[in-house]
Amino acid sequence: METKRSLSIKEIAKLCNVSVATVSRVINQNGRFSKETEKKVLEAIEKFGYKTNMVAKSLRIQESKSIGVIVPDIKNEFFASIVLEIENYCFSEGYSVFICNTNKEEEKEKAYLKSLDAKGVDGLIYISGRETISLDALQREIPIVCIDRKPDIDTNIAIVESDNYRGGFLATEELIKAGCKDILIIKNRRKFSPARLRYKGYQEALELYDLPLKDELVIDIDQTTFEQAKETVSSVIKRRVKFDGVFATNDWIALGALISLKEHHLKVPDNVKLIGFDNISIAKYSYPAITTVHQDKKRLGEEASRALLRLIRKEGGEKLNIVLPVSLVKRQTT
Amino acid sequence: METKRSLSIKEIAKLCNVSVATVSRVINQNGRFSKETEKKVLEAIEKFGYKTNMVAKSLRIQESKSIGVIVPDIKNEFFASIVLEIENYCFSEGYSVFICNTNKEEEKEKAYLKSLDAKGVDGLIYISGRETISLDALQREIPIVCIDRKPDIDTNIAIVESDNYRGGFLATEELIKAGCKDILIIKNRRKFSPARLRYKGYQEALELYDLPLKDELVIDIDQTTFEQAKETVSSVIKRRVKFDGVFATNDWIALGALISLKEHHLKVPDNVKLIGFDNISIAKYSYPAITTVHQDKKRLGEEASRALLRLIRKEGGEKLNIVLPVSLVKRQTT
DNA sequence: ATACAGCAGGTAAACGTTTTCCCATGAGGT
DNA sequence: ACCTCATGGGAAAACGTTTACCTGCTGTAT
Repeated sequence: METKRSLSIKEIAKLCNVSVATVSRVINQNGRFSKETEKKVLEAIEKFGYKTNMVAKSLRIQESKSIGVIVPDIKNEFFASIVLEIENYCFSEGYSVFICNTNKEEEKEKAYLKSLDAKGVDGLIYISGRETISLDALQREIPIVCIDRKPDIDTNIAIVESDNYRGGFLATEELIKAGCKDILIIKNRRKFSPARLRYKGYQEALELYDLPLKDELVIDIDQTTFEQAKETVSSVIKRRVKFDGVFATNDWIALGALISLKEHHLKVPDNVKLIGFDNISIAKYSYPAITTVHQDKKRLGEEASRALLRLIRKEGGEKLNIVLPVSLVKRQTT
Repeated sequence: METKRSLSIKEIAKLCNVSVATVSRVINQNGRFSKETEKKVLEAIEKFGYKTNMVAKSLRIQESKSIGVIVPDIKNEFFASIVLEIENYCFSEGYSVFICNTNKEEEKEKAYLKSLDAKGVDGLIYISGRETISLDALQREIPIVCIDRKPDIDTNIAIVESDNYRGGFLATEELIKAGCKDILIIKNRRKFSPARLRYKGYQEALELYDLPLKDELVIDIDQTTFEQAKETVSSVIKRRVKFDGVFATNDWIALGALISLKEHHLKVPDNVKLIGFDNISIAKYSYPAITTVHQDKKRLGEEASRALLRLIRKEGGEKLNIVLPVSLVKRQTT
């Protein structure tokens, strides 16, 4: 592999018979220098090659032009879409992003917090993480913005999220309008999950349409995964709980429910109607295609990045809580 | 946000009445120091807090404990799965990973190469990138390992890939055994794409089973996306090309083909049989569920990471070309 | 008593920048 | 002819580590 090593400022300086200070000045185009020294330096750089050593620069200026994004599961298209947009936005602003996949494991998350801190990231985006964020792992005061879930600390951390309450309401209403009376809701057990607000929407929709809220119809699960959802729904069916609609609080849960229903020979949407949340491709291409609540993943990522960079640059004047609209996308399961 | 700033080595040293050298020595547990100084230093660290400043350390030891992974599209579950495993393995070995999503755009890729280089990454994993990798963007000699595609440079870059030839063969054979005579293959136009070997498998399977290779049945597309695939298949159908089987060289293409076939009222698998490649969830949950060739994404990521870390640590003794077995997973489309 | 080995730990350079502070030169004003 | 001042650019400190080299001490062998 043939690569010419790039010279350091010192070496460029020597070649030009100027001091390192001068070279640095023309590189960064600040401070004063004459047109001719500028030309001389620029030519040397052009000819011999120079590339900023960011780690030295970072050490000196105390910022690294990189951020970390902490995410529970990058394999989930919902998170991947958000991360993609974060990466994209940050790239355009000159920042690199460390990807930190936690599976919601507290230990891993803590370890990452420490390591990112040590590596001097300028900020952190925290997507749908644990309810308690172990900030004591941090030693520096780093800007943080959360997506999709506000951690349980009464601090002024910025958060951007979808209108989960409205989403929950819309979903439930859709099922009700499709004729459902007994609507199962499957949601995350955690207290600070976005599912909480979706559940609130569910409650209020029931109330508005004069349907009773039945305890046996609200199902909490620990991991909002396909497998758990499928299993859970199976056990509900086996327990002979009566229901004619399912509100799954994300699309993977919906898919798990769908498969389970199929396996128990319950027809969707004829016997049971089903709605998901997020609107990832799996919902569109499953069979039957799953009706769901659309979240604007692109904007989620974009707004979070924008907010973070403003925080980093101390530009201020930013809303600390951004909530984005959701919309219903009707497909075949309702 | 209440965070105690962590002290630097110098400050710890002052507190202990020892030199920075000594503190550094006990932190890194090398060099010589007495039990009691060790205790003193450790206690101070415990009490007042110290955390390595990695950027200073990196500058000094000339390694950053971070790598970059360059990937065309993180939203594609195939890539996400690989990245997940890379992240996981690297984390366990103390490395962080920069995520670089390129969309295969040459400019972005080059920019990333430069920036990663400047940030001092210790290595690079390059997933299914462009056929020419612009190494001239690099100034340092960085270990690189490629996944899924060997760039068009005759260098000793390590590569880990699936047995694409065999995959192509298996897929084609499956269609043939299911009774197909005219098998459309939809593949990436690029010369160095893994699709090339899959195509070779296709050719040899046809030959083995005495089927003619018809030019109008091999379709090249530029972007191996759902949309392009769908459009392409539609246009093929409209051109009245006769075919009774489709070998899509990845699952998204397969899905695009499937949807297009449905829209043209061609029944799968009755009128046309279909097979994909990769085995991502979309293939499993689409309707009908798509038969596909399984790639071991986890191992792809793991082997690549392992190889890279060995390269970084100059451990050598590693095979430069790792090829992993594939397997057929039969579902409803054949 | 002298020499020497071995150990603990200090000094300072180095990694590659940025930036503060300073100096020298020359131009313009009196 | 002298003072002032702007301008270009150099010297050096600083960011927080690691490490090569050196020093001083204690204990043992001669």
